[in-house]
Amino acid sequence: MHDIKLIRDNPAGFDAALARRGLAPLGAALVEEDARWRAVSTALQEGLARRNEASKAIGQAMAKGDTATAETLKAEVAALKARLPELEAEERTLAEALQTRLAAIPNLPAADVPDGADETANVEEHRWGTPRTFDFTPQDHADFGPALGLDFEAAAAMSGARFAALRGGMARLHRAIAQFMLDRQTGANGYEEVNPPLLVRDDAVFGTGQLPKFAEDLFRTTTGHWLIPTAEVSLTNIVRDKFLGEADLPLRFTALTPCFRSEAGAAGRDTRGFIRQHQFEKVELVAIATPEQAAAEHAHMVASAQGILEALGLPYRRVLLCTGDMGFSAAKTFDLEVWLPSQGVYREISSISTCDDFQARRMNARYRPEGEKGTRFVHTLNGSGLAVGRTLVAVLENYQNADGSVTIPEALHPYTGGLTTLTPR
RNA sequence: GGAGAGGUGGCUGAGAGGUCGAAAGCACCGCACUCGAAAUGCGGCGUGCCGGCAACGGUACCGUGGGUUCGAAUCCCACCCUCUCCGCCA
Repeated sequence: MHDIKLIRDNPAGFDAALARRGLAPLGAALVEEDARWRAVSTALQEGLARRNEASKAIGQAMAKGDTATAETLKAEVAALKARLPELEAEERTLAEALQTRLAAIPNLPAADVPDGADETANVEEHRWGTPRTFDFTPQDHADFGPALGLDFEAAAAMSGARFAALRGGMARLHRAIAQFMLDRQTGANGYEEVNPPLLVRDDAVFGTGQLPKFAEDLFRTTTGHWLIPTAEVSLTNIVRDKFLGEADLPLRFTALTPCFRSEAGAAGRDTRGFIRQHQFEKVELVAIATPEQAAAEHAHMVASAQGILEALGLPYRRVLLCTGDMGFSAAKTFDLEVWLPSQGVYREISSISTCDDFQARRMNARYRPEGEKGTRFVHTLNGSGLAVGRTLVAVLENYQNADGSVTIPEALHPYTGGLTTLTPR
C-alpha cells in the first residue's frame, strides 16, 4: 500500500516509478481524488466540532439547571445534525474509493533494480557450481521418477492434474530435504521456527498483497478462509497490528508448510512432472526489520537460501529481477535458479524479496525507533529457503545414474535413515 | 454444538449517559536531590487523519460494525475474538 502523502507531495515521481513497471500514470488522478476527500473530510470535521461544542454547552447548562438554554441549544444541534449524515456518507465513499485504488497498485521498484519488461531483462549476478557432465543422456524426472516412487497416476485418479503421491524412498527423500532445510535455517541462520496456520482470513492475505488482485490464484474454503499460497502470508502476519520495539528487530521466522496454488494463469505450463503442483511444500523465510537493517537482512536471507543449494551440491545461479518480472509487493527481488540437466536450463527454486514498508502499511505493523518520537512502519522481507518439491526434482535430476537410480547427496544422509540410493523397483 | 464470563492506553486495572483520551499503579523519559547510584520528590508520557514552518488547533479511536441520544467507553442490536464448564473429536 502506498502512502497518499508521498504521492501528494510528488505525483510525477510516483508516475516515473510506475512507468518503470510498465504502468500508466496515476499520480494526478490520485491527487485529485485525495483533494476531494480532504475537502469533504474537513467540512465534516467542522460540523462535528460545532456539534461537540454545543453538546458540551448543553451539559453545562443542565448542570446549572438552566433548562431554557439547554432546550435552545438542543434545537440548534438537531438542525445542524440533519446535514451530518450526508457528509459522513460522502466522506466514507470517497475514502473507500481512494483506498481501493491504492490497494491495487503494486509496490515501486527500488532504485537499483534494472528496468525491463520481462524476464529477458533480468540480470545474472552470480553462478555457483559446475553442471555435471553425464556419460549418458540425463533423463527428465517425470520419466524416471515413477519407478522410484513418484506416483502421478494414483494422485491424478483421486485429485486430478498437478498432484502427485510420493511413495517409499521418494517420500523419505522429500521429507529428508525438508527437515534438512528447516534445521539449517533454525540453526546457524538464526530463524525462529514457526508452525503457522495454513488457513487464513481476508485481512491476512490482503496484508501481504495477494488480495484483492490475485484471488483467482488462491484456493478458498467454504468457511471463507484462504489456503496459504506461501507461508510468507502466515509468517509476515505475525506482526500485523503490532508496535514493536526497535530492540526487538530484526525478527526472523521460518516455517515448513504446504502451499496451495490454483495455478489459474499457468494452463499448459509445466504440465509434466513435479515442477508445478497445486500443493507443494516449502521452507519459507521471513524477516521483519528496520529500514536501516533491511538491506543486510536481504543479503542474509539470500545467503541462507544459497547455503542450502551449496550444501546439496546443486549448481545454481542468482538473478536480480528486472522491474517487469517482480511480484506485486516486492521492491527488489533475487531469484535463485537451480540447474536441471534434463532441460539444460536453470529453473527458479527460490525468490527472495524485500518489500520495504509496502506490506507493513497494509497490515499496520510498526515499531518505535529509539531516541525518536512517533512510530515508523517496519520493513518486511521474504524468501524461499527453499521450495522442497523443486529441490527434490533438482536432486533427482542432478544425481541420477545411468541405471535409473539416484544417489542421495551426503548432506541428507542424517535424515534418510540409512538410505543412500533410490533404486527402481 | 450447549451454558456462562469477558474484551479499556506498552502492561495491570478503574470508569456504568455530559467537564472522559479516559483514574490509579507499573514501565518509560526529563528535572531535582546525590561524588555516583539506589530511594524519594516534581513534571512528562497513546495512535491515525486534517490544518499549520512550528508551537499548536480540530477530529476520530475504549474488540468490529450498526442503532438510540443534543451528547455513548458507558444503553440497544449484530458480528469477531478470548476464557471457564459440558458434549464431540485428531
